[in-house]
Amino acid sequence: MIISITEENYLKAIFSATTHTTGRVGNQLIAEKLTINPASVTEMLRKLDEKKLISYDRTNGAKLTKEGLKAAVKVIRKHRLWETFLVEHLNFTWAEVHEVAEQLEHIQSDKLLNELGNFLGNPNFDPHGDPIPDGNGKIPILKSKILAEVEIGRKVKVVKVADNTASFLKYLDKQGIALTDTIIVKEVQDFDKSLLVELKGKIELYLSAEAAKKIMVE
Amino acid sequence: MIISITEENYLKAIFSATTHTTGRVGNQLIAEKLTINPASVTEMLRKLDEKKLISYDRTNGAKLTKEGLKAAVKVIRKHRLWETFLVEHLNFTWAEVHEVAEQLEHIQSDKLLNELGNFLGNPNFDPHGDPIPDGNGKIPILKSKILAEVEIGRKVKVVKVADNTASFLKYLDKQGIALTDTIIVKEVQDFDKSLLVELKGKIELYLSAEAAKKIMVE
DNA sequence: GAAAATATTTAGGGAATCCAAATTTTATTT
DNA sequence: AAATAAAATTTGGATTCCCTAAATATTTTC
Repeated sequence: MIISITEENYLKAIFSATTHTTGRVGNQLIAEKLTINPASVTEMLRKLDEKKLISYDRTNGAKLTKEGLKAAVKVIRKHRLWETFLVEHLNFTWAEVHEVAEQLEHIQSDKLLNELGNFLGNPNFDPHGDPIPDGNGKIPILKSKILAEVEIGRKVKVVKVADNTASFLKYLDKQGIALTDTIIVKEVQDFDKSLLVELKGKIELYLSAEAAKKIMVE
Repeated sequence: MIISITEENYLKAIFSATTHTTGRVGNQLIAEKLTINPASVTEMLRKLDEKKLISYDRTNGAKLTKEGLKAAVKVIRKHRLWETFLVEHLNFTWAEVHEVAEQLEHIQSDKLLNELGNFLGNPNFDPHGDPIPDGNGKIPILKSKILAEVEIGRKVKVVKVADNTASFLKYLDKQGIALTDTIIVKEVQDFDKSLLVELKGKIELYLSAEAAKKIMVE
């Protein structure tokens, strides 16, 4: 079956909207994720339903079918493999990869996908710590929690960022925080919940509560 | 300026049509290259003219402007770099790369283009022996002639194929002919102009006149 | 230079997406 | 349950390409 780029983007949006909140998504949320007008969503959802990529029900919203899930996961695999490629081999920073990967994820070639995976050693996580589905659609699980919930004195490792926007990632770069770095929470400020942390066993720095919610550790 | 994928394909078609025959191309030929209806071409040529990517004149046809040429050459650079990448790093054969490169050539990212070039060592020729324009749009020149015109007894080297279709390339694979192989023409059959050649100093084989016109040597 | 052949343009449509505004449906409050 | 708020849908356009068929131009041939 042919799935257009636009359709792939809808599937991705539905996937990411339903991945945490088990259940269904409404038009509104999909429109937001794709930054398009809710009016445009109805037509497409109906079409995806006809193609059996989602099941759609006006009252409860949309949900991926088995086949739709498979297609969505494949696009995500492509996206994350390309991000890995860009960072590991083409000197991109983690703040630069998203835009380009959004384009590369739509290239259609099973051989390309396969070979790219092999070339990279079929990694399990991308440069942001997001899990990369394998060729069968199985998604590695990373048990992690947000830095904001770590007890004082506990030594943890940064394994993922929960916000892939360039502005947040550049902020982390500026603070010198990267995946695999170790962090120990030294203090929590009562009034604003900001943290004083020790980074990589040497530097001490303050992180806002917002930042601490977007840094995932293990 | 934003140039759509369709527009890029038109520019490429015009480039390849005018590259040998200095001058202008008509709608007919462009339509053929893009396998679309000639009637569809008019509108687009007018649009490209408005965007100053071509100069268009109903009687004489289309010709790339300086800016249009630059855009076309950039797409070709991307196409050929990707082909090189696929063959050198992802185990693609020269018969398999074209289709995928047709997609990859439209990815928009100057950094990607640059870094890909560096990653590959900024090669001058792609897996088919076609010249890869450099970052400034300069196209390496390869002096070569068709095998059919080589004198008997002369030792030459295969440097390019003049037909990138999978069927021809697979035929060459079957015959064991690849770029950089040495060839000596032993005999020319009078009645059909087919050649008896010595390949890589060992094998002797017959090549049809058609094949000999599509193998470029130096 | 007129007829024939070839190339281009026009006219009328269609498919895929998108939007804004109006309307309808559903959910929430009182 | 009626009123209000929120969400989804419909309507009427727009855009970008592409198509077919018919009308025009242009070029070639006799």
